[in-house]
Amino acid sequence: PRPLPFLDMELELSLGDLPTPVKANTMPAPATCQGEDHDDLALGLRVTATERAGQENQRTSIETAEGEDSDEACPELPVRASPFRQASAQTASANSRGFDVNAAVPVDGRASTARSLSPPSMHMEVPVTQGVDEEASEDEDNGGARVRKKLRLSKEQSAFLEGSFKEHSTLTLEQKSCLANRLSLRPRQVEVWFQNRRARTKLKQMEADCERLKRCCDALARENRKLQREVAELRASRAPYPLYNLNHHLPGFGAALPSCSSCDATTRSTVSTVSSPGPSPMSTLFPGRPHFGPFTVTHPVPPLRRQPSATL
DNA sequence: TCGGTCAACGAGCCAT
DNA sequence: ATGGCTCGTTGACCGA
Repeated sequence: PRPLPFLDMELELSLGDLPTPVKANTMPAPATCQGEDHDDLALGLRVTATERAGQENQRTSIETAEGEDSDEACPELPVRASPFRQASAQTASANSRGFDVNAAVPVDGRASTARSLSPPSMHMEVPVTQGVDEEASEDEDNGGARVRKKLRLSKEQSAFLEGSFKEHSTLTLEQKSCLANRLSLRPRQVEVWFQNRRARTKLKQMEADCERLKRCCDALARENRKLQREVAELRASRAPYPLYNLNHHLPGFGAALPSCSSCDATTRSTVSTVSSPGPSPMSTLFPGRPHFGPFTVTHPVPPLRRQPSATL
């Protein structure tokens, strides 16, 4: 698997010490992912004061239903000592449907996070334990009634996922776990994000294709109108060699096609056929009909004239 | 209030 | 059987 583009992201990742008095990660963030050495990279996901407002009402939920996002899921990643670490199962009370999907759960169990210690003008810590979820137990508690709470990923989380998506639009289990650990999301949330992201990409591509086809169609329509005009002009000018409906002159076909009042038996007889060396597209398309291959006009066709009595 | 966005979900399909 | 995917949809949230 390819390495995740962690270091390429222009995120507010803290390298070493954070400028704020309180750091989300009191330990360095997961040092490695898939063998990469990011020892002093601390994933300090932060939001500004304005962003904080939206995050403020994000309350915690707990992840227990999915055991996959334990730290063991990404063995290369050291256990994180983050205030946003997911709460234990006994504190679980919320999940993505019915309870707060978004809230962070500090390790110490308090509802608010360390961000409150920072001045408003400074970057605030993001409660990144948004993924914590406990679907099964809560469903039982709710009697099955599910009230979904909207999760909004932070800009940093989204940017991180975007960067990863650019590297690979699908995830391996390992990558999923690593991302989930990095962003303090549930692997399921990472998975869903990638699914939705692929859908958005596809939709955009379809829109682009549709637009291109529309332009192509418009161009063809213009070309068609132009050719129609040319045909009309040629007919009007009574050119010495007018355009004929050659369908009439195809043996085996003419009889089945609408008659052309412009042609009569004489003009039709001016068209002869040459033998075809093998099966042609025509005979393939119309196997039941006789087909004589390419035809040629053996002598000049008389000028177009009306013959009301001409029928096939 | 309404429409857009997007996380989340369920159904169905497919590969292993 | 299982897991991951796509597709269509739902519902919370947000800005006009």
